Amino acid sequence: MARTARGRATREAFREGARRVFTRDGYLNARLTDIAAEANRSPALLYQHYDGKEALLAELAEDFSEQLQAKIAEPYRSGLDPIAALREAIRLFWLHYREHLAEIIGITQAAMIDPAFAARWREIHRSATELIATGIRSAQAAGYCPDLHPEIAASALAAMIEQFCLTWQYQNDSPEFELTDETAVETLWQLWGHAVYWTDPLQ
Amino acid sequence: MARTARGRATREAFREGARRVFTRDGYLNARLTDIAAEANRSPALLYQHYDGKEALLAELAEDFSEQLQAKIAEPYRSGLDPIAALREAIRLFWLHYREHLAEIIGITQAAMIDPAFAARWREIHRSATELIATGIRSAQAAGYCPDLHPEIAASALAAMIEQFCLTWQYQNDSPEFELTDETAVETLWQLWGHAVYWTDPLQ
Amino acid sequence: MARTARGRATREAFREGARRVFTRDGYLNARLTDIAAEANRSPALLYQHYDGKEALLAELAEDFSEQLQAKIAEPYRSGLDPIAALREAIRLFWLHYREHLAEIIGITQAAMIDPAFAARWREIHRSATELIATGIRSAQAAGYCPDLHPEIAASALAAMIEQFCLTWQYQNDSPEFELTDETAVETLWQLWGHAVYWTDPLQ
Amino acid sequence: MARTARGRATREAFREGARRVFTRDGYLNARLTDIAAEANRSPALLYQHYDGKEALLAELAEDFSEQLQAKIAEPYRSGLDPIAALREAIRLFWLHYREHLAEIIGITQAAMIDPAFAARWREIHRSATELIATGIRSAQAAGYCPDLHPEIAASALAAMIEQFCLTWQYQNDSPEFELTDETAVETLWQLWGHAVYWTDPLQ
DNA sequence: TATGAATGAGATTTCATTCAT
DNA sequence: GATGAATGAAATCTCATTCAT
Repeated sequence: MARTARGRATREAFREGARRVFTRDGYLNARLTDIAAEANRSPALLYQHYDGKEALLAELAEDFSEQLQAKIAEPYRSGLDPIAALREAIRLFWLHYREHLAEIIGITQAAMIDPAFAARWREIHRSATELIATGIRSAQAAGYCPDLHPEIAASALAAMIEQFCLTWQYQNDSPEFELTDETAVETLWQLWGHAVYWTDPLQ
Repeated sequence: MARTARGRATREAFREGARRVFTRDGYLNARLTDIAAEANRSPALLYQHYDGKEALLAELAEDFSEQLQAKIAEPYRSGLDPIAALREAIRLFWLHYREHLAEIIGITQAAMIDPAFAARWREIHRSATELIATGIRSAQAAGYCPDLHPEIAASALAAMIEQFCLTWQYQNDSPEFELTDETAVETLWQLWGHAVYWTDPLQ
Repeated sequence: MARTARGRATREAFREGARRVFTRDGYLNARLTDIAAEANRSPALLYQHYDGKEALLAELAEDFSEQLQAKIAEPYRSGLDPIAALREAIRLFWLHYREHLAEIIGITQAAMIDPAFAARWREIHRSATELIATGIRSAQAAGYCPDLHPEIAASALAAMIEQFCLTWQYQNDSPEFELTDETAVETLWQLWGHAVYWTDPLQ
Repeated sequence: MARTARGRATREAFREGARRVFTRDGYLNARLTDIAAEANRSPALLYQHYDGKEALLAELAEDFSEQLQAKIAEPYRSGLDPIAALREAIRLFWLHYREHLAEIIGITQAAMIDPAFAARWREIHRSATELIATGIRSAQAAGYCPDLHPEIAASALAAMIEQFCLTWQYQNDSPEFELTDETAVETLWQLWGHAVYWTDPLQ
């Protein structure tokens, strides 16, 4: 499959078709035939490249999370101080989400009805959360946020950033004010940074 | 329908059946006949009480959010200081979510495929977020978290608590450590509290 | 059944309810529950008086055709000359149809889906047609319309009057001109009279 | 769909299947699966060609009335005198009805339950009636049938011929005498002709 | 590689009809 | 005599998926 140039073009057409349809209608409302139509190919052909809608999404999802992980890790490797690196990571996350809404919608929705997909996704999620937990542990080593459970706090922060990005970037049809990239990133950064970099627990 | 005791019992049986099925299979995977079977009633009878699966969920959802709003508002009215009230509100939220997983799952999933439902839900959501924004404005009046945009920050905090509760309470089938109520609430509270009650912005 | 005054009132309520619903929605679109609702009675009760929607219609239909036959026969018995009697019969037919639209709609529609009902109706119809055929035979005895097959011609004239009345009295929602009783009867009479009272066949 | 020979054959199979089922069971009693079975195809496939039973009938009905109009108009264009043309038109009408019983049954029955279909049908009907009215006006110009309202008389004559054809050609399961084409046409012609070509009104 | 045609498996929904009180 | 509650049986319709070319 996809040995020839034409084959590769078709494969790419299906990926792009799927991304357009997922963004427009959501993954669950997307019919295989819609995707094929959007790709200007026949539904039957899709089965010669993928096992179905779900397999196509799985491929998109893998690429998506690989790229995301790579992007997020970068700032921490480049010698920035932790707080500056956090801001940059948040910025990259926000931008990556906007560019890959289709994948996020697909992943979120597929996980809701398909336990196997949900399991795979949780696994990916866990490793992403682990990154955040590591950051918290570093902060704790420097005396910040004592007693915070790193994994649990990490999952809360992950929940915040993911859901915030989704809320503001998807089907946010009646926004009374326009949310700029700058404000979004700044807000998340201030919340996250202060949520972690403190020394005296609330009583 | 539901003018006699028997009718009311049936209505309640459908509600409970739906809640069980939603929790077990999810809303989208739930078939009307599953709900009826779970309620020990015939599918046809369900239509004499509700317009369908969606209408049944809508009723559950309205009750759910009404009750939640009432619970959350309580601590702030009872004279606690804001930080203590916040902790109590988080605790009530966490517990309400656990008791009403079915509704949350249903709402989340229905909003994914049904724009009308999503719209209604966003509206409820907005009013909940407004409560949080009010809390942030009070904090700002006391000199905390200057420059934070109240509505936007509120939506991030709402995202955090909702998604965190959902993650840990639904289909969290392989938890390497048990998360106690105490730890969950404490973690959310410390994060949220410090995210808001600070005076010097990160630079 | 219907021994008491209350029982008789209920029976009458069902008849009137059915007539209203048949006129409004047609017999085929009428649900038993609509009829019951219109009669302010429960559907279950209808079964204690009739075997169902069809049996109720059958009763209405019998009354309807009995009355019609009686009315139509009258002018011929009262010593009018045949042509004047024809006019009067047409007039009575036209008026009876208007007063009993419900029955006509019901009969027409029921005959379309129920062979047993259709058979019964054809029988009634045949005896009505026989009346017309008798009129034609009398005309032939007086030298008119030689060679016309009485039964066949009668069925054509019956078709004309019935269908004409139905067309103009039922769901005739966009009439560019108002059709008065006078014009309707006059038109049918002139057509029918000349169709029968002639001596030279067309060549 | 229907871009290949196979597709076109299937489409035709559905049309023929529908016509057989409509004639046998009537339109209202016809289930979609009956039509599919009669066409040796699956019900699902029917939906790839038509929106449903109703749409299939609509297509048949359009073809039916187009062809009928063309046939009826022909005699009047070919230079026959009006009375001879009338006879030929009646003959063609009678034969067309026999060949297309399925369509007539379908149209009649669909119009009974579906207001939209009924409206469309009334429109076609009106234009057919208009043809007859034109004939009446010509006759009046030649001094015949003064004072007859052309449209109203036309609708009566249309009612006669349609209902007569339907009565004798559909479900006429117990005819004591066989009705030949010749007799049917002759009877209608004599009635219609004399109904119009007279000079002295009945008094 | 590509496609038009075809199908099977279900889920929803509607109603007449019966049951229990 | 009367009713609210309950059900069974069917028909429609939608899709993912496969077949034949």
